[in-house]
Amino acid sequence: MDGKMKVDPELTTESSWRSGGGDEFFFGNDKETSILGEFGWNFPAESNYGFGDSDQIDSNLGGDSISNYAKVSAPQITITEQTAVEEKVEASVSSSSSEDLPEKSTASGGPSAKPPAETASKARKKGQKRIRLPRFAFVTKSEVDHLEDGYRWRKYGQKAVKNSPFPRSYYRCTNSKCTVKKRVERSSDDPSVVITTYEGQHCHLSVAYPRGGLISHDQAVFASRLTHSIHHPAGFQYSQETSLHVARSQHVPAAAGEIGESDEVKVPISSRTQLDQGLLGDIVPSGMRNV
DNA sequence: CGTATTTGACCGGCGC
DNA sequence: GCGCCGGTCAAATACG
Repeated sequence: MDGKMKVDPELTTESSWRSGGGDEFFFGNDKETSILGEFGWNFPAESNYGFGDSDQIDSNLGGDSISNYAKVSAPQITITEQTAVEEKVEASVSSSSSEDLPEKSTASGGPSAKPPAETASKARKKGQKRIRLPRFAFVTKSEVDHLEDGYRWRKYGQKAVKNSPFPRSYYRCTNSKCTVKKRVERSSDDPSVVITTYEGQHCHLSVAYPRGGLISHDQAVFASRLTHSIHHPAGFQYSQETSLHVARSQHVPAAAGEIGESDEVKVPISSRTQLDQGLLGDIVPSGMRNV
């Protein structure tokens, strides 16, 4: 669709970011970075991360492995986490039926046969409000909208975003049992910046591209690491030179009773320097290194 | 032919 | 109470 925006050589994701409507702030000390840990996000000390530091990432893809992965024009990724008060996710599966309950689909009354539509769709809202799962937003400088992350996604919707010329796409993990969803949109401020928001946690190992071999071994390993050792909500990929900061609009303890809507953590990967400084090292679980 | 994407309508929450 | 807007559904369509 709108895949060809001009790539701005230098964007300040940090300053342009605006979502969840919060003020954000970046920080790099242990305390703050630990936030990521709270949600299972951790990053290896090596900038090469799962791919680069891997044994033979390029052995089969050549130096292009990364570019194939995602044409990240610049090493900059931001992770935004948005937690919400899950009102009794008495089953992020059943309650959030809208996520992927096959049965409801038929009853929810399609646009064509719009019956009372009071069935499934209604039941959902009736019982409990929309359930918000933890969300993580990656702000990535990329030419492509859809970044490979080791999982298979099926697009289920697209909407025009207010105040933005770029549409937002909605994807759902193709795994029938997985309720993870993600939104992909471009920053209205910086067309070259792609904002990918993951919601939920994969209940399966990534990789598994059914039709086989679309992702490299390293990607698989990487994704596996994430899913495995840290229970992160979704996979994602890095460019070879990445580092990160951690920021969040208002990571207030639940006690504040205010985090309800959006408590988010942003982790802009801006320069390798920070990596070298050990910023990441602090939040990298040992398990990360050996999967 | 099976699967993925497109696209307009529908639904619900929220602000005014 | 109303309108706006984000999010989702599902039929139609495209694609391999």
